[in-house]
Amino acid sequence: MQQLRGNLHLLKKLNQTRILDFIRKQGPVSKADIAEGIQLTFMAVSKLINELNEIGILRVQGVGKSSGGRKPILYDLNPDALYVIAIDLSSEDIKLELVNFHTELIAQRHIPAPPDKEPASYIKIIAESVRQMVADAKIDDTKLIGIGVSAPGPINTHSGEVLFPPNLPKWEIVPLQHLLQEALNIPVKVEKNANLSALGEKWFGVGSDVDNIIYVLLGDGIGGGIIIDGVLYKGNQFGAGEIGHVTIDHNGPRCNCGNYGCLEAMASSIAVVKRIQKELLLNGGKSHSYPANEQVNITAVMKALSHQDELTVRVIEEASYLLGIGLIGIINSFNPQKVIIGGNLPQAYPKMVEIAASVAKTRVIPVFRDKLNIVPAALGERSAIAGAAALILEEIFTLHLT
Amino acid sequence: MQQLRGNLHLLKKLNQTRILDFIRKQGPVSKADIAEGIQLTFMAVSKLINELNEIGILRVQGVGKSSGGRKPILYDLNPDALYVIAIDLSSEDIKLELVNFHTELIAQRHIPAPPDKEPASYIKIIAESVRQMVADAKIDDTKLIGIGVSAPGPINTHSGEVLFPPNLPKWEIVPLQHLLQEALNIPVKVEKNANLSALGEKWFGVGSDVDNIIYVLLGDGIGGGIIIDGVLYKGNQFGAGEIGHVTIDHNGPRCNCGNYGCLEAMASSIAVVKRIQKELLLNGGKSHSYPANEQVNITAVMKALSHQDELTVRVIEEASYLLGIGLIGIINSFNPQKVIIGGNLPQAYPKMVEIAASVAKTRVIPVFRDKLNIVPAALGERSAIAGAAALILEEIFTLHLT
DNA sequence: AGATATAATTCAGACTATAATCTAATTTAG
DNA sequence: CTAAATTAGATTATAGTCTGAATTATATCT
Repeated sequence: MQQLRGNLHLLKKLNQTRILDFIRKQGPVSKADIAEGIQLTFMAVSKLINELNEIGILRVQGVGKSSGGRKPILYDLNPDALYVIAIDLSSEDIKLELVNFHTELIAQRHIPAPPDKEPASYIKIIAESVRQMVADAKIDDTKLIGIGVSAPGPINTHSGEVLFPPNLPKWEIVPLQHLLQEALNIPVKVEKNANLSALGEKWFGVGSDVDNIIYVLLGDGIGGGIIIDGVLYKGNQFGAGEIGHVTIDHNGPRCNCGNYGCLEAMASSIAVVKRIQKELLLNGGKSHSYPANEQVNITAVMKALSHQDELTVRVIEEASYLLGIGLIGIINSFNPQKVIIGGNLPQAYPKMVEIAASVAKTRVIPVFRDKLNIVPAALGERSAIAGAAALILEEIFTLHLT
Repeated sequence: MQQLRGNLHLLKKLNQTRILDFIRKQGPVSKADIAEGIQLTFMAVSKLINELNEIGILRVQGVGKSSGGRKPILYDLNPDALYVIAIDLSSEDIKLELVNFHTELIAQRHIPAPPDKEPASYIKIIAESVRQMVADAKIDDTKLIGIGVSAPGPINTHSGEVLFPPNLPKWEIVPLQHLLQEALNIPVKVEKNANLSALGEKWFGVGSDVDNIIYVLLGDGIGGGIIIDGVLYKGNQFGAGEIGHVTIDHNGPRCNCGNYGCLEAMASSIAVVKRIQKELLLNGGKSHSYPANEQVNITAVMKALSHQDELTVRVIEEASYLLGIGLIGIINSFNPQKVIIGGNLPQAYPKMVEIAASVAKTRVIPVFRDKLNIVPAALGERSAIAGAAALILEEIFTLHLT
């Protein structure tokens, strides 16, 4: 392949991606619509469309209504033109999805994580499952353009290495991209789950109408993904988005990261669990929702929450308040169009987002108040895997000049 | 003029700007150097260079050393090709600079702000001074390509309006860009001072070697400018960078913004002054450095600081600590390559940056620690006006595809 | 002095977007 | 029902940009 230069190839590629992205967003459209929509001459569009149609990337999707002239021929992405595999792996399980060019789900698998949690075992299981899934779906495997992988961070996106993920102690430096690429012979891209959740919501969820997004992933820890001008912002060492580690009380409790009073140490689901444990101890361990002989963990908390256990609700609402406090600084610094909040806790208890939003709304810089938009994630647990698919599809629909 | 489209003009413009930017950064270079440097064919470069040379944008700057072949002809930006005016206006004064294409200072003026502080008076004074300055410098005024203006925020960069700046109560909605453009008939761009300080340090100061920068302006308030991938990030409502309003103590003192425990309420120079006032009262107002009959203001504090007054030093060092705390969250969220700290207080007391840096360094996520880079601003009070010049020069040296 | 290396020029060619003109199909006015 | 107007699309010629090979110019190295 040639190197990326400021040449005619680039120009063509630019216009191609602009056309494809326009079609993706607008559905079946005519050449004239496209020319109008992306400000290119009709002829340039016509030529490119004909080419894309001949290759099979596009297909004719009937004719549209005339508004006083020849009926327009409508073009659409050919769903069978390309396929993408998305993978979401965690310490507990592995999720796989096969997605077509229309971003429709063709097949999916859920597999428990290998008991030994060794990287090699993960790779083996993934490779097998992918091969099976592709075979079962009877896909022409030359049409598989890539695999997007969501993994627990930190990740060096450039080298495709996962670096000492806290939840997978046996993983040290794992060249995940390289290993999967070798095993399956398909291009692989790896990105951390919080970032891909953000990307997923941008492509398929509540972020589709905006370009500057902060995604907050409130799980065991609190992570985040930042999208600026429609593009993931990764930061200097691929570490951007660690919004769990903003200080909201510099005299607060110690956090795993070494700092004191981090948002994560006070409002993550682990912090909530700890808090409940502590209060139970103070109360002498008496509670209907938390039998003395059972462990207090996130599952138990979720269960108690479903019964609206008073203690649980109170602790979570306190966490919601603190989340709101943490968001203030982030909103004032970034001035995003939308803040999207996902993760197990807010999903189980939607009021969490409401509370955080109302706290943030009363305390954020007045000018930002009116247009402040704090919303729950739309895709739930699928955000990350949807983002993994988007990570690959992005290559076709957007051109990054760098 | 034609509309901007993904066409050949765009391609040419792209390569032109890449070439000019390369020359700006690398100094006198040969065509071969450029071709190598920006990954374009020698021929494409040769043609563009010849063109730019003929128009007078470039000039031949002698010949270089041969490394075993024909001596290269070295090209350089022609300093006399273009001129830019930069303006920095505040409630106290107006600074003007005339800068050539080499970003060398040709002329400058300092004028006190008009006593009535009315927008119209500002415009009148500025217009007159600019005309004078240009006339005195004997510049061909067709070569003046634009005026960059640094003003107190908030500013709608798009419309060029300054919106209710706190320090200029008589200014409500002032269409500064429009007014100056009318008065002087030269393209004008307006941007808030913190953002331009960031841009100034990126172009001419300590930020020149990096692309992801947080600039902290610690003055009466605490503002900031964010540069991502070399480009100013403005946020949704042009409000990004209000890093003075991150919460570092959610039970802290009330801030002007309505929130509690903002960094600005605890570490800005106003906060420092207030704190000193308070402590003096508690001590019965006795102090060598703060005579009872004089007002305690920032000037007095600076003076006391120069005598290393104990109370003053202590309060400022506390503020430095809090600044460090505030930076933690920002660094963990953005993972910038460099944090640049400017403003009157850190400039007067460089140890402030050291203290903040060391606090942040011990508390930031361990992975970020090694490459953490917190440095004082290099341009001092000139950051903003330098940025104002860069704001205009940017149009020539970078191409924004949007 | 001759071989080799580097820089720049010349000229022909490939590719992309544009512009003007034409064909086809359909609606709308009368 | 017919003709004019409208819209979509095709054809052809053209201009502009980058590319590539061959050539010229100039230095260094042996």
